[in-house]
Amino acid sequence: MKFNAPRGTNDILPPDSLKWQYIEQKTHQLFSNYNYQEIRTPIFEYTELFQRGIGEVTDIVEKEMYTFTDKGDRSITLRPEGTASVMRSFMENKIYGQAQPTKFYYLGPMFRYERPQSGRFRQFHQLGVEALGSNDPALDAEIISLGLRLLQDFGLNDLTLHLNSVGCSECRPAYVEKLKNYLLAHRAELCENCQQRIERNPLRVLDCKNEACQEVIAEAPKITENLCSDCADHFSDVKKYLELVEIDYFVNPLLVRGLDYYTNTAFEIKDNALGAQDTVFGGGRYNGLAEEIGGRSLPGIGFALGIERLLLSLEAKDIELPIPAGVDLYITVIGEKAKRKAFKLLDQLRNNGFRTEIDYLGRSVGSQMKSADRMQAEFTIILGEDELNKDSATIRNMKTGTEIEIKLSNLLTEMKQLVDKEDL
RNA sequence: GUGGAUGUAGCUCAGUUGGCUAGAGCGCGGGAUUGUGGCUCCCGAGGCCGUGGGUUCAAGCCCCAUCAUCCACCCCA
Repeated sequence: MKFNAPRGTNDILPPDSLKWQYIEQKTHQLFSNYNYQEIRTPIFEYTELFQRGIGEVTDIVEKEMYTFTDKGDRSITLRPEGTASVMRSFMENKIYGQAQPTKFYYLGPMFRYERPQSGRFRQFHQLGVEALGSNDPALDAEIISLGLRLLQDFGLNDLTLHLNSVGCSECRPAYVEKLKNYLLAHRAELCENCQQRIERNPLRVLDCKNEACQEVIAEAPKITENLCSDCADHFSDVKKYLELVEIDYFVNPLLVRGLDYYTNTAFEIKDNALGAQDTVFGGGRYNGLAEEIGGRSLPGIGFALGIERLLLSLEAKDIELPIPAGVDLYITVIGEKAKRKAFKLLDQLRNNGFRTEIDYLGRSVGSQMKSADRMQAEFTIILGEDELNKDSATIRNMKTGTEIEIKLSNLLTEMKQLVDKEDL
């Protein structure tokens, strides 16, 4: 084998591609109900957008970006996430001039240079939503509910929603300081990694998996108890709205999101059947992002859902998506003369909405029937010398094995009656 | 970037202490059924044993390197 797909990339082949189509189609449908509209931004942007938008000290920017210089000597980066681009587009196209809030969704590939493992790839796919221009806690609840509803539509309903508030520029710095002091006091008890994190990013210590660290963390000051009154009110309103629509949540004060721009609400949906990469989707509010990349202040909230992880989650629970299998009709041909007739018939049947297939390898009748069987054809239309002489075709019901002979002139109308087609 | 495991037919995998033309099941093609799928039986096609070097009379097997895949760490979708 001469070539491989680049590391961390995957070909999406049938029948998997049908699952993807199903997911995409459901997404368009549901998001439309919530009145979110699709936005399609470029797959690459100027590197600086992500540096500013995601944050210089995040792992994504520090070591995971696919960055290159183009022929015009510009630094370009394949998008590692969707939010920064959406915000850029919102500002660039002056969408703030329209009635707010603006509710966008997107769907497509993202790129991060990482070692692949279960549920993690270099090219992966996210679908996400962004609601810009409102700080209403009801909108936070809508976003969360939308994500959960989508998962429910795919048959996933026993996942855990982790919810937290990470405060704002008013209250978070004071909390971080408080946390840092606490951690410094317990420095010796922490793992090596966390000792370094105290200075660099103390919030990170909170989700360390090390047992010793967990013990220290259990007694650490909690962000939820250190919110300013605005943030505390916002958080409690989000919870009330979630309760109104009967969404169960688990307040997890240790939930900190990896990207710098988050404020207030933070959430993740985890599936513990997935192994290490168990976050199916995550998101939160990012009231600080707009100023970071473009100027005017603008509240926003959104989530991103990993499609590969969604598929893993479905697989872990043995959920089969209702993807159409096989064909309606298979035309079995005997002889060259019949083949010509059959080819014309094939065209007519397809034009009339029947999924129809024919043999292109000149195989025996037995093999053609076998193919029909493999393709789960409902009926096989058999055309041979006998039928041609009578201007008719033999129709075989592949489930029952019964056969009838009908005139070619009546074939289309007869087949319409025979085939149970919902979309015809 | 670090660590561990694994690379043999399209797929899942056997292959003994190194020893003849490298095997099975499934799948694929043909036939038994001169024009009929599923069950059964027979036959067949299909392998640079991941790649490159080394040891040896002899390497799928041992050694080194390399690439890839999987899993985990870091972090995240």
